[in-house]
Amino acid sequence: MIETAPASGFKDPLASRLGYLLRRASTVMMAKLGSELEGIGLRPVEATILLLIAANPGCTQSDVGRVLGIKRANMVPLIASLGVRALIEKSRVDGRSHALSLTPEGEVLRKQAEAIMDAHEQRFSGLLGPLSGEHLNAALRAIALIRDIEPA
Amino acid sequence: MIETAPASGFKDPLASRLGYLLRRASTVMMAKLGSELEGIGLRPVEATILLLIAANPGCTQSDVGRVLGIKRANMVPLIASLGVRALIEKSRVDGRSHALSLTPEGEVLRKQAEAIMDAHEQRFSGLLGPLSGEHLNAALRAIALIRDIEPA
DNA sequence: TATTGTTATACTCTATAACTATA
DNA sequence: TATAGTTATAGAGTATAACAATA
Repeated sequence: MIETAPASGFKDPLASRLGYLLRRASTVMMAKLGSELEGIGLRPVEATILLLIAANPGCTQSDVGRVLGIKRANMVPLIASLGVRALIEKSRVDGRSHALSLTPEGEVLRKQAEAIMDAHEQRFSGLLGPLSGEHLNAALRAIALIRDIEPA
Repeated sequence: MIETAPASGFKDPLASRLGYLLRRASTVMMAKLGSELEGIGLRPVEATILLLIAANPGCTQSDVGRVLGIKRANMVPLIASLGVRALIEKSRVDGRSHALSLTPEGEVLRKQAEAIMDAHEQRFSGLLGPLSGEHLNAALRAIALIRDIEPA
């Protein structure tokens, strides 16, 4: 992502900013997870969808989108692709909505994805030492759950 | 970003994952910063470039790109736009590179951007309480600085 | 040979608007 | 009137390849 190291002595006034560090750290972890999931032919978003459907069998694609922060319109090609690959099944429950569930093949891939994601988490958590774990999770959750914060 | 709250009782097996929380938290902070910087006509990436040039007068656009993780090719329209708005100046030092610096107008806007970013940081740090500050920064920096981590 | 700046281009992610069919 | 799914489309952000000028 970065072509070469910056010239030494270069000042980075962003290096101490929470928002900037969150963005950079998230990019590093996502890029690494993406390359690890390539081996089983899934992108991170597809793996998270499989995990979510497994945890909530019978949910709709709108449910999934709401939890992951993905718009209904953008869920369509994601669900279609997982369906074409026979990893998920849709069954009509309503004239307008489908109940989603994993196929046996989807369950196999979900297990593999979960193992890769567990190892991925553990590797990064290990690098953080005592700072990781519930303290860090709680701090990030506090930010991630913010819907609105009063203006400056 | 999220249309409505997810159905209560919905399980989110991602909610405890560090990588997922980093991504969501970063999105929330970036979206908020973006809306706050709109008032002075800057995007977050443009504000960070102004801060970086101010801290390193005479640097090149390739230097800026290396520090921020932006490819040379993608720096071109960013620098061009800041130049057209007379916020930065280029002076040839080399047949092939330009030394960048802020114009007086650019310095005015940089000060405004920095004030907005300071308030933004403070507001989010305040929500995190004792978890924020150097401990959290160090943890995130440890992740953000990873270039390569041994494969699983 | 390597680097700076540049153009052109493509791919992903995200966003809105509008439509249908259902409830 | 509101919701689920869909289509089309537009805008960011990011990626590569290739080139000219220069070191």
